[in-house]
Amino acid sequence: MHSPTLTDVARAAGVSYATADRVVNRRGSVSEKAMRKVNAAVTDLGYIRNVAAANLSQKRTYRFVFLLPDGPNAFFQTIRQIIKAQGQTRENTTLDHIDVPAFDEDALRAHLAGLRGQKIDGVAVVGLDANGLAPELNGLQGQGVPVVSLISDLPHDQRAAYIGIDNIAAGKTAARLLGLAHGGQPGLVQLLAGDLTARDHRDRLEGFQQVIAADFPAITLLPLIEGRDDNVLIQKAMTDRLATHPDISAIYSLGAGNSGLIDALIAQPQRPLVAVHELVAHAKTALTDGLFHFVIDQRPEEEIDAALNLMRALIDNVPPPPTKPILPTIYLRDNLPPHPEQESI
Amino acid sequence: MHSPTLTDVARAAGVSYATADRVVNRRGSVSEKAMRKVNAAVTDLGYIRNVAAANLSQKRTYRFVFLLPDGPNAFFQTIRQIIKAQGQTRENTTLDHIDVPAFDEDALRAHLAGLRGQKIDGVAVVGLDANGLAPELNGLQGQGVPVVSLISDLPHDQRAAYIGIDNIAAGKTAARLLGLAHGGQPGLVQLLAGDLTARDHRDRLEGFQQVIAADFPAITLLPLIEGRDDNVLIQKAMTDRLATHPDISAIYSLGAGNSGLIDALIAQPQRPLVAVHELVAHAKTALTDGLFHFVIDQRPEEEIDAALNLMRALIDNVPPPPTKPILPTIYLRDNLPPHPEQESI
DNA sequence: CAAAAAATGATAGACGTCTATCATTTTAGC
DNA sequence: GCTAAAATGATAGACGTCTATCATTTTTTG
Repeated sequence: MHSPTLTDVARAAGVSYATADRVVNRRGSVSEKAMRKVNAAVTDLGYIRNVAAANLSQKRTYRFVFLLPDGPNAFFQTIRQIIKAQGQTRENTTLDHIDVPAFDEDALRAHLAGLRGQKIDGVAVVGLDANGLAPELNGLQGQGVPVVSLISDLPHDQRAAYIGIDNIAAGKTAARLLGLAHGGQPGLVQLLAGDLTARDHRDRLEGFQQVIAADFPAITLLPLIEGRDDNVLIQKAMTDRLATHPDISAIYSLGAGNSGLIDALIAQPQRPLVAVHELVAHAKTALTDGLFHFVIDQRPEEEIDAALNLMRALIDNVPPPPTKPILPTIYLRDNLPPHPEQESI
Repeated sequence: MHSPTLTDVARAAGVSYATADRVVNRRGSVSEKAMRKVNAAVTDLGYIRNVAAANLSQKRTYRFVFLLPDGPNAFFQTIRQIIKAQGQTRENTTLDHIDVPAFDEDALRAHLAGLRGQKIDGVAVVGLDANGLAPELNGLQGQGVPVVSLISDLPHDQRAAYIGIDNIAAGKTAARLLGLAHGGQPGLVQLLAGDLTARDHRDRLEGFQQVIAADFPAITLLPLIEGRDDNVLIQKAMTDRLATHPDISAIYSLGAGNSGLIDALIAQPQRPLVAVHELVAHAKTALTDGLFHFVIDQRPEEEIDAALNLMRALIDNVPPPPTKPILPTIYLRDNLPPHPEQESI
């Protein structure tokens, strides 16, 4: 009735504890035959390593490193806070984060190289859609350090897993929300991106355009504004655009820098429908105030949590937890999370 | 640098390990003075019990019991599956569930009474808005067995916590989604409830009405249909209503029994906007097929997970995990979770 | 077949906690 | 101050795993 221990496995395989241990922990000096017997016993009895006991014996601590884009981006500030909080909560776990110049492949490569040889158990990196990182990524993983991509993916074969939302689905979701909110009437929609070299932005754009084209033919899209996630740039561009097109019925901002968008909107008499990404402080306020109507969020807490659980499973060599997919979540002013202060009782 | 052990605490307090143990585990036979010294050392060093080690030494297993409404309700079938899956995943944990006649206070009381004296570490119960359960609930908690309410709340003072969504917020969310989707045009909206004696249904109704009244005055609400979550009843009532009011622009079904709603809709030429609750199989299909437009879900996986984490924290006498609030989540056809089969890589 | 190499066995100690037992010291009661 | 009761100390063994060491057996090699 109790789960089998390694001693049970050894007994069932007809070998000593030491040999069983050598097999499951790959310490070498075992014959093929012993290996087979032990492995058979393992699957037979359904042995699973008691990680708690193992960590206890080793005083095991985990160290995970996050590589995040630097800069004032509110979303990544949130990410940093979450990482800090998780680091204090999780047992035997230290979490570090390194700020890397945003969208800079060379800088990222240098930082990855700097991690080589360090005592690290896992790396989570906000990916870039570039191939020049392969040597460093594969080098780390060759040393047994799992690398997962977070929020924005790396090439598939260069990371153990991607933790983040499906950005095509996110774009489609935004399109359908705004489309439905036109109530079948025609409309003029302005799209606002950060940088189309970023994979997530491209994906969102693509999803949005697909759904509008397929299901909302009465809606016209104005030429895209690329705002580089820069508040000042965005405010200026949007103010101009709203002046030349006072009949804009909706805006979809698929990147960051939405403070600039708020500033542009607040100065205008029109109140188009607005959908943006990431429920950071100013987005929450704008939602409450009626400036924004939809916020699509990727639940960063869950992403960090999933990334950590996954990296632990990978180095513990344990079946990874059943992955609840990370889905874009829609916030209206009515289903906002309460302030963290007011704990639910 | 390493977290202090009970031995450290004992040394700091100037007492033996045995005494420190007697204090932290409340075994009695300790003087006031010793108690103070030990407790001071505990807070001083920031001692936190190593639960893993403790469980290891005791071969501790946890047994949690869920009391769920019986019947064919697809949502609770899902809940049952999740509980089963979690029971297989979690270490040292057995999860049982007991089916209790739905909305039956006496039956629930009897089952709660039956749990007294059993070797149980925690109870999660789908609450009823009734006061007659107080003796049993308090009895269990008096024995040190935490009771949490799940999905539908119990009176506040009779449970340790409520794990579930804010149903008023859920109703408001539905209202705003449907309201916005009218694009400022007038509309005729049909509400469909299960049983207004159920707290969650009442709350959703209230939230919905509030938002419509406040922000969408052009929308008229038809008289509520109470369908008792019964597919046949619902199909009939809705078919009738659609016949007499072919100009219904939207439907909000705030309870269960949506297969009946689907059957009614499918036979009609009109395609009103439809918002329902809980992303069960048939709702997912209807969303994909365009019969439903919005599904508001409470993420049952997270609820079960949160309930289990909380109950563990309560009996381990450990600070409970930071509660991410459980929020109503909106699904469109575009942000549906992938099938569980196709694991994310 | 002897010597070297490889494989295996046996076992002790550590990790932090819990349980239990027994000896010793301190306090309270009279 | 003596006895009984209460409080404290000391310590061993268990939980399951890891690490390490050393002895012994088996296999390989020439």
